[in-house]
Amino acid sequence: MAIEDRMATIHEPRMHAMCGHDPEEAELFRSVLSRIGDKWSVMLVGMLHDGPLRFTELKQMTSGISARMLTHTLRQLERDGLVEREMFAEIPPRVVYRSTPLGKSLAVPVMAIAEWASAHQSEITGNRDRYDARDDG
Amino acid sequence: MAIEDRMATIHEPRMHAMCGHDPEEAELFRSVLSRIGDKWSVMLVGMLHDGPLRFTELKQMTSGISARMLTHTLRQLERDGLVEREMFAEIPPRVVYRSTPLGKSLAVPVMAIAEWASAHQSEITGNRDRYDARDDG
DNA sequence: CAGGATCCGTGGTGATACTG
DNA sequence: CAGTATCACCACGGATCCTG
Repeated sequence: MAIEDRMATIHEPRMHAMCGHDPEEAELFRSVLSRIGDKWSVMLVGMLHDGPLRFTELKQMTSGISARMLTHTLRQLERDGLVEREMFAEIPPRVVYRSTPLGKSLAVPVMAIAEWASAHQSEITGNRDRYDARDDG
Repeated sequence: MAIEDRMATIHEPRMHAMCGHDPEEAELFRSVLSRIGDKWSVMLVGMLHDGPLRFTELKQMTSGISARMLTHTLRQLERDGLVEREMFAEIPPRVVYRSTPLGKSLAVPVMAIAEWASAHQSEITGNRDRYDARDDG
């Protein structure tokens, strides 16, 4: 049995989610995909995976992010329950963010994507270069 | 050993990709994430998983998509080598799209995300409702 | 039939300045 | 320190009309 056929058989029930057959589940699925597809969420969840970090630490580690987007992205992650925010009533203020069990569990399938990307890196870049070099279309 | 610790240990090398330590790999990773995070790509790859389909068939199955976005998304998928396009010189024209082995292989980790979303559906929606109902912040 | 061209609204993202 | 407020930009996505 070919690998593609096994994949289709094993995961057939889940394929419907990808195709949007169940409207509710499809909407949740899409909301999750768009979250991990945004510019900073995965990077932040990854950074918080090993332990809590302060706002400024996250900002320094995440090269290129603005304070505005860091705040905004952390709020979204907090809303989904992927990240917890703890604020200390001190002067100067101190806020630490930590990954929740849900956030850590998300890291598993996300890293499956990372491994897929790594495994097919040259194939993908090759495809893109070939496509961009085409003169037809 | 706790599940979180095992996850961190097993996948630790890949965590760096999520955090963007290797610039090249991080860029590829981000491009893959943003592709599967866009509105239609995953749905189209899912639909083509079981066999080739024509442009109009895809448009009818993908409720709500515009011809413009269908064309555009298929071009992107074709560029990455996730989808193949075959045009027949007939009148009226006929174009079929089919998933490539690369596209079918991507379905595996993507469905891991789908299963994660399904498994944590109530937890996520609960978190969101609770967050939205908060009066602080 | 399978698109291309064009216009346009919205939302994501960054830059800058300001604040408790 | 950890944000908020404001402005500006542009890519994403939809609507409409046109074509080989």
